[in-house]
Amino acid sequence: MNGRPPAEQTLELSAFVPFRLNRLATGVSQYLAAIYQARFGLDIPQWRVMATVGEVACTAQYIAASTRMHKTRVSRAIVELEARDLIERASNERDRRERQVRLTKAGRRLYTELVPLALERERALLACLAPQQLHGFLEGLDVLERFLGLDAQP
Amino acid sequence: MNGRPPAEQTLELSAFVPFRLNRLATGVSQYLAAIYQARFGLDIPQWRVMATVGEVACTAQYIAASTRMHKTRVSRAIVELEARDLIERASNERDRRERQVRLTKAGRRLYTELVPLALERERALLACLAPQQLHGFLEGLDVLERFLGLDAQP
DNA sequence: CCCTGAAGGTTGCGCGCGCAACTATTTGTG
DNA sequence: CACAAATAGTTGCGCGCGCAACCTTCAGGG
Repeated sequence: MNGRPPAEQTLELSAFVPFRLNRLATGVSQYLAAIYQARFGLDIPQWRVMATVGEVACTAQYIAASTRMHKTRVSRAIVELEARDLIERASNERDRRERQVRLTKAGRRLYTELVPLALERERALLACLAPQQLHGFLEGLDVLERFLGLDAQP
Repeated sequence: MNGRPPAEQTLELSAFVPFRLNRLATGVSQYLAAIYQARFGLDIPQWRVMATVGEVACTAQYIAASTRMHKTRVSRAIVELEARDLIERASNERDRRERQVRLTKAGRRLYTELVPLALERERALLACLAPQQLHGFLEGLDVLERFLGLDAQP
């Protein structure tokens, strides 16, 4: 034993992976915002609902599980999109609690215009990675998602 | 040319990297929350301020730039931490607009207790990746951060 | 020197979010 | 069949966030 105080561990935030992931996610969101926000007047919840419903008509419940958004956030996004006539809801006579959400004609038009832009924007972002780097990054992403149970399908 | 309608591109959200990053960042935050939130009563802004000030005494401006948080978010976190006697502020006589923020004795104790737990939690998370996978993932993270200009130092 | 503009920080305000509570409907069970 | 529990979805509420405006102090020209 000696008189020195115990060496104190320090945490450099800019090297702390959880912080870096938060910062990256925010940065990427801003990188994309110009497309769905400025150009189409959608916020993130609305855009996620559009993207989900564009694949297949489904219930609000399914959207919430699939996007991992809180059901109230989904509910409000749906109300707003319906007011803009981008989506519509059909009652299910078999279970009158739920309603099928699907794109309207105008919603389909917006979706068809928006999706290629979003995919192109994603491509432009990932183009900063060499093919080998991209592969490694996505592999890590896969494993982390599985570890945290984020990949579980609804 | 033929009579078929143009094949419509669809966007599966669960394969869209920007969405996956947001979801992962949220998941990791929750994974860490138990430590700084439940156990030490800190929210994310407070925890980031503590982590920054624990490395070196600095101004609110520096904290904001370093953590990429809005200055009002930093300001409010500082007020709360000061009320809990975890940090203190010393006026700078050379420039009386700014104040140096540093840990109090109690703040230093909390920091010394918290940091090893946070680092251990990070280690536990990243342990789901094989060494080669971890390396690849971090390399991709580096490149993306540089591409988006998130690495710029204040 | 003043006076204009900039910089460090704080505060008023509106908005979006999640929690909890609620309605309406369906399912399960004795 | 009735009643309890579960499920789909909506809404009231409080809180945290960012924007813009503000206060204070400093720097730099005329």
